[in-house]
Amino acid sequence: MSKLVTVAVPCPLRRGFDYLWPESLGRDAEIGLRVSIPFGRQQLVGVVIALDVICDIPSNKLKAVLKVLDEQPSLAAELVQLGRWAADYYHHPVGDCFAQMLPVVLRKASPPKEKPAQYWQLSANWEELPQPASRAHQQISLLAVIRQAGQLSRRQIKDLGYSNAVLNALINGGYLQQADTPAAPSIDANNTELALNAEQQHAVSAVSNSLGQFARYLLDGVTGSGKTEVYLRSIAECLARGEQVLTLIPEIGLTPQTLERFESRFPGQVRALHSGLSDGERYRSWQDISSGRARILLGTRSAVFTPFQKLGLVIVDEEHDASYKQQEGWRYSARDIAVKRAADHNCPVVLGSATPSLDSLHNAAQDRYQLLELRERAGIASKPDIRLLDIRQQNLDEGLSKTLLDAAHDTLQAGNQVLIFLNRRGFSPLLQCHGCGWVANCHACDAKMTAHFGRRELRCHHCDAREALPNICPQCHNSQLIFQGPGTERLELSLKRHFPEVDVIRIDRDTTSAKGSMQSLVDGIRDGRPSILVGTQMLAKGHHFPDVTLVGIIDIDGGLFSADFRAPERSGQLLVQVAGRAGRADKPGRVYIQTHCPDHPALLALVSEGYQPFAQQLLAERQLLSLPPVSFSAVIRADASSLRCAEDFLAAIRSELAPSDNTWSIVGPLPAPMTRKAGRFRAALILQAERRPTLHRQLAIACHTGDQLSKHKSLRWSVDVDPIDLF
DNA sequence: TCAAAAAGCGGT
DNA sequence: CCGCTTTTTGAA
Ligand SMILES: [Zn+2]
Ligand SMILES: [Zn+2]
Repeated sequence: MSKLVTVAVPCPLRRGFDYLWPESLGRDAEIGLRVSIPFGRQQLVGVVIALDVICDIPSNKLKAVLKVLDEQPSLAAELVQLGRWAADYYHHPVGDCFAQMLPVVLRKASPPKEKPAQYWQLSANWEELPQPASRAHQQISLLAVIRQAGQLSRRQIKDLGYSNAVLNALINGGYLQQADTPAAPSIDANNTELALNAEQQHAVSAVSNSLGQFARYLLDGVTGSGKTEVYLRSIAECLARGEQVLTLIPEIGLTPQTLERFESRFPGQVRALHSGLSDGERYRSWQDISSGRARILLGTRSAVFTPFQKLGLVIVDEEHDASYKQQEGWRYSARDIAVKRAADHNCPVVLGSATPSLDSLHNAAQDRYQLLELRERAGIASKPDIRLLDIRQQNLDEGLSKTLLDAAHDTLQAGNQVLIFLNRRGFSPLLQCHGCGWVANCHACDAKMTAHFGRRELRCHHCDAREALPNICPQCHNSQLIFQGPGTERLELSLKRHFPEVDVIRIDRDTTSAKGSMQSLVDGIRDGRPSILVGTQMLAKGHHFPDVTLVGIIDIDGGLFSADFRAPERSGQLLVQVAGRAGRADKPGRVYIQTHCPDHPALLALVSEGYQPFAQQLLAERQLLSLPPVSFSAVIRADASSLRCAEDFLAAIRSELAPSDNTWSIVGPLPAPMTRKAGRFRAALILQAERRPTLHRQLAIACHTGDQLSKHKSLRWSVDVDPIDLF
């Protein structure tokens, strides 16, 4: 009689399915193998997640595995365990989780053909050839990179930001030849090492000394304190033990420069996984890491599921970053899963940030994480001078106060650059008729349309609605339409008027949507000419602008008064990050924050004492109110074509759950603050428990009832464990 | 998620 | 009662 296996089938059902494993497959079943299976009337690819199972389904109803798709299991048993745990923890269908853990090409039955990457190295006679034309900067710089690395694959070269055309030019010019054997990885961590200060040294030795055992570190380092150097040194130590490294980076931070910094330190050993790669390229990186061919993975959220031969160190950079949390479907936190993986592999994990999340600070306070602090800025840089500008009853020029404009003027005169931060793109967030008070609202959302002047459009930032900018009021035909409030586009125009002689460069989603446009804007800024940068949070993340000595923050007040208790934490982090753009070793920076509430205690703490005390104050508040991270929470969201429909569904779930008591609370159904979004009405149930098992048990009941409820036509719902937003 | 089966529905 | 669309159901 053939054996039974449980298969994770890619469908939205919260359970695995049992299949017969016939002798005719010609091999034994193994955990983690991909298999082709009949399911309903279709044929799907699943993953074996349990062997020798006993099930009570009559054997005549069981179907058999059709085909084994792997030679070796695609997912090691350790990862299968992790997937099952995470499906459970986040209350998401197990089959869907396993589909997401695999690279896209492995989700189909296609035979995984492994064609070896082509590596290129300098040709034997490259030195005798004439140099490439001196204006061919890209070619010259690529030559230098390859010379240093020894050999690189097409993929790696592309990752470093060189186009195929540049590589081809070098090949055609005879500078390069194909390398037949992949380079013996050289562990050469000494080439461009920077000197470490005492704090960095301490951090590196703490991490190095715990290699080979599970240990959790929170590396709290202010901007410019040299966190990356700590990572690189720790990585070198880990490689020296013959082990591999998983490094997670927020999507926005995984730039060619970052890759280049790792690649130049560890030539030939780095692979990247990010959204800019094609499915095939991602698969190649995945394979190189899982086979042990490469040792260091630099990746974004989903890279946390990559299999390793011998994982020896996990690093999560900018651990507070929201992009680590998947915001739809399987709402996992890559940061939390990374910690779990480190535990599974018995290796240290380092969470790094200049503005650690309250979760992590709380963990550190509870001695679950060991705190490593980098207080000194590397070099002799002084802390920037941060000042609050009280703009109550001030005359603002398109949102800019006179003090800020004067400071900008002085900064530009001195030959430096100015950064103006406003987390709101477009020209103005509100278009109103002066005659009758009409306001341009979105027809599909409970939101105002944002005016985009350059495109002469009204756009909704919550759905894809857009329409032509009207010339007259559609209600009273008055032509006096007024733009209320500034956006980045308006600031750009206004600053161009004030400073016609300098470049004003705007960086937001509207100016950087084209591929590569971000890079060219950033390069333009880096050449150091006096200029003004205007932008949204895109400016705050990832890129550093060494010549900026004045940062102006236009409107941060919104974050202080949000319905979401996490808003101040996020605003504070953003503010500190933006402020961190100002100044460097030899040029002290200034940060001016325009505000209507200069007496706000949290804002004052942040400005006068810094992020740590600010965060401690927020944490104390959370403690007082028993909010996360002190307690644990989950949100069940529903949206439907009518509010009633969503609310009724949630109410039905609530009626099955335990009533609130002193260890557990349930609130809702509450309509979302912006109830209607993209034509759908949204509501939520908010669950909170003192202990995780309570929350988990209630969620299991909730999911069960949710699945059972004959769901009304258009209703959609989801469960979010450890949410980062209430709605 | 997907596709077959069942249930509605207007038109004769 | 046909032919069409919409809704429900079940999957090992
Ligand atoms: Zn009007
Ligand atoms: Zn809208």
